[in-house]
Amino acid sequence: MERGYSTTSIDDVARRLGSTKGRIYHHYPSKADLFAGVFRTAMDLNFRIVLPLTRHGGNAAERLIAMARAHTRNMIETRAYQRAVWEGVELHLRGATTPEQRTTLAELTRRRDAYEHLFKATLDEAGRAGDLTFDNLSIANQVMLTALNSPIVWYSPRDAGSGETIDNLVEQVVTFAMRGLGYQGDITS
Amino acid sequence: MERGYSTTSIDDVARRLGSTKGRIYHHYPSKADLFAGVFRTAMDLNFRIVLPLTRHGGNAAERLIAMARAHTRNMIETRAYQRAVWEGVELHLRGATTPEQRTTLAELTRRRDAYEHLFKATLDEAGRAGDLTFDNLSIANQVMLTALNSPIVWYSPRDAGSGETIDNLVEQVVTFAMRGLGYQGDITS
DNA sequence: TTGACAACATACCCGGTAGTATGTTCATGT
DNA sequence: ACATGAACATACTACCGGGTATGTTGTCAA
Repeated sequence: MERGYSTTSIDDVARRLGSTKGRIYHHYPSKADLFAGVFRTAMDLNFRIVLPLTRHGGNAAERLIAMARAHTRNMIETRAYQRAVWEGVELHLRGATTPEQRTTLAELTRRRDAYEHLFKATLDEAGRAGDLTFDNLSIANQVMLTALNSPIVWYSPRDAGSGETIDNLVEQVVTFAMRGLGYQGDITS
Repeated sequence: MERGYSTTSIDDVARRLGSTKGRIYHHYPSKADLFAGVFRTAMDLNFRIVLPLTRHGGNAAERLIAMARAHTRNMIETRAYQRAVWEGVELHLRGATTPEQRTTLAELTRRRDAYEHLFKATLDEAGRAGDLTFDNLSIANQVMLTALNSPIVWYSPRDAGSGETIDNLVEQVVTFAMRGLGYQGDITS
């Protein structure tokens, strides 16, 4: 989270743990595998929180709002993991050293794609129901997710001190995204 | 753009140029300075395109639309530079090696902040005029810019083949952002 | 003609880092 | 009591990559 994948050495991680390199390599065969563990944990968190919400009945748009809210809150609260994911996806798709690591990363990327598809499907349903207005589904999904993810980049815990609660932040981001998709209804929870 | 700052070696850059390391170090004192050159070029492009639009008279909201459109198009067309900026800002704020390089990076970061302020000021003006509806100015600006920047991440030239022109993409992104800010008027150029 | 300098190319150095090989300790089963 | 293996710590290796030192070539002014 703090220094990025490639600029953080295993010794750095060990030092932070008050531990040693030997210990880390006892549990993880390589640096890339350690990263994969972080990635996997992040995706597990995401699925665990959002997947149940896709099963709820009723209005697709309202389901999407609930998903967006949960997702955004999750991005803030598990920000350390999510930043690692973001950087890692781009960095590793090219720079992955061994072919074996490539396949691991490919699997994780598929997992992230599946996660994004949860939103895409709901978005599509809400669009067909006439509750949203957008042109291209894929593009709308990308822009929406980027907006919802944005706290990963700019959120800082010190913001909490300036009168803004996390609830407040989440509502602002979700409101922006839903209005951006042409939603006309009420958004406040 | 392709492999990120820290994973790309000077030899890689030289190879791509059909050149050698010696040539690069003849023109740039360090890798960080080479990066700073890319950053500076990107920011120059941004200012050159958006700054004139801030001087136009009339409605602040319409000015913001013009700025957003120009900005988004610029992000797509100069994507190679902008990706480097994005990664570099985060990576260097922490990992900058020498204090000298830190000051260089600090100056460039201030330049980016000044660029973002162009949007923030116009956003504020449009909000006070009652044409936009948002809660916190800083947050609204961040989310809006993240959305406008999003093509940096997901745009790929092959998308152009699938019937989507760049004009089309820009309009979708700008429409999303302006509606997200509560703009009710017409957006189409 | 020559001296100087820009504009490189080549060869080299050296610090940092992923990964490994080899101890060492402790718990547990027999 | 003893063997065994997990769970580490320590010491070491190999390599990569930023940076430097040193050649080489062409140009241009005096």
